Amino acid sequence: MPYTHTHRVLVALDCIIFGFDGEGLNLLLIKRHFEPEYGNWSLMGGFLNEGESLEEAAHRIVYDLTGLDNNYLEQFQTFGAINRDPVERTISVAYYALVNIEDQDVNAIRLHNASWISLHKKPKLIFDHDRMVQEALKRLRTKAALNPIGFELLPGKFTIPQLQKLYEAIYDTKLDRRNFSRKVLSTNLLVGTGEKDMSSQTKKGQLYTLNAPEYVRQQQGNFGFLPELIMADDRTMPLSNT
Amino acid sequence: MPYTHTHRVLVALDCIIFGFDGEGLNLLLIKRHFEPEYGNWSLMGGFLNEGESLEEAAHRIVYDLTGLDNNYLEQFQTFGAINRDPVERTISVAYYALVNIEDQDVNAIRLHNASWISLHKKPKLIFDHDRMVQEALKRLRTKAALNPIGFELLPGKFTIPQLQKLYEAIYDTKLDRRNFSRKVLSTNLLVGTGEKDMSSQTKKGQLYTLNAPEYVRQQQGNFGFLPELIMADDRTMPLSNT
DNA sequence: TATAATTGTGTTGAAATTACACGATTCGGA
DNA sequence: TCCGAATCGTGTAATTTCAACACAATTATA
Repeated sequence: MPYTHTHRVLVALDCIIFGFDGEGLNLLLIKRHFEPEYGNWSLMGGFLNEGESLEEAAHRIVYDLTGLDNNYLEQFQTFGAINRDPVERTISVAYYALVNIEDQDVNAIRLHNASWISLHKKPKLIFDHDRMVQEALKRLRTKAALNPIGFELLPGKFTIPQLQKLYEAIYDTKLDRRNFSRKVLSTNLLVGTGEKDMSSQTKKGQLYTLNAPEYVRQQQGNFGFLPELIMADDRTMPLSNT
Repeated sequence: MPYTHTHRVLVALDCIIFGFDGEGLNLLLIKRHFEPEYGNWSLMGGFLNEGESLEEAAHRIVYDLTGLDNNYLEQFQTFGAINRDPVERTISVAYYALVNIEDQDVNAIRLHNASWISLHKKPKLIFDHDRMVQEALKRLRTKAALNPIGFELLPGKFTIPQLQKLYEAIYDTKLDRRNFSRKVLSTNLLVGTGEKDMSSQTKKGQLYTLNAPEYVRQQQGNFGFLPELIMADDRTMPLSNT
């Protein structure tokens, strides 16, 4: 026997998908070829189905778009303003995902009319999606300062300068090369492969991989190879609008 | 014209209400005198109504129980496992609230069959409420380490030792009295009133109030008058079960 | 008036952070 | 083939922060 309360609403899921192209943070956005808001930009989203948990639905949505099913995915906020969706009362549970751009399924992305767009050049998005991006970035910044999740955005093998560029992109700041390197190595999270980065134009840096057991261990705990200021909540967002 | 998608579900809100009694953290829990789970302990909750945002609904629920409407309230996670509510598919948006125990409406609490229960003596709760409490505490710990929200649990005037006891309760740890005092005062958040704490049995400490403008400013920013270890995510929870 | 408990402030050594310096590697053009 | 520009890797010293501890002052109680 169901509850007598009658107000049942649609539950949507929207995913902020972050990627890193070696220079800056990118978002995977959709140019909608369906209603409502045909032709406008939005996040990838969908509705919760029967017999599906929120986690499962979010995974499904990211998988549909990227072909990836083993990436970092974290629920961060639920948006429930009354008229956030003008079509019908809908609450949206928002997740952010960190994906390695190299692993994506290019066909799936083309099929959905999606593109990677630099965070700095983000167009205006539909509904409250701009706000969602802003909140996702805030959460990513806090999370990445406390946990070593940045690696989720990089290929399996990477150099320390690449890692530094990533953190500089996340926090929109500059870090000292030498101090960063020392801090990262002191965490024991990296294992040198001996190989060199052949894609580099000048001096080829050493490629590292994650020390997997240590990585799993530190996922739960503390982190912080960033300077103090990084944690501040009120720094400027590198968003073109909102 | 509504969406053609048909799966509409009940949206519940559950509130983890924290209070501080001078010694430890307490939860405001309900001994249910209604179905389902008659006679068992649960969090205060309710359903989302038509024409009501999530924020508004959470405020309503806290207000109904405590008579307070100006307390700290933060959404922290949405729970959506398929069978989390055996009666009917329901997703629950969870909020945690920080209230000053002294300001509560005792009649409202009695009416709802609610009591303050020490976190250390928490009984088994219904559904996934134990997990909600655990996650709320985790979030409170992270949040309180980065932002000066602890004051929300104290009366308008308080002594530094009282504040210290509060932080020791939140993190289930001991802090050095002298270092704590110095750190707190260095934040510029406190203003001495000159008055003494007349409730103390021994030496009467000075009463402080919040430096309101500075408080608002730092709400957004960084904080941290706690030692490093505090930030760790994997410390033991002072919960009797789960 | 002495004692116990607690509050307020100071000091010091250790550790972490920051700001730089320098040599090594690689590519490309003279 | 050699030189310069760019980048990578490691080192060091000054500064700042943190943690541990000492001691004097206040108040209730015996």
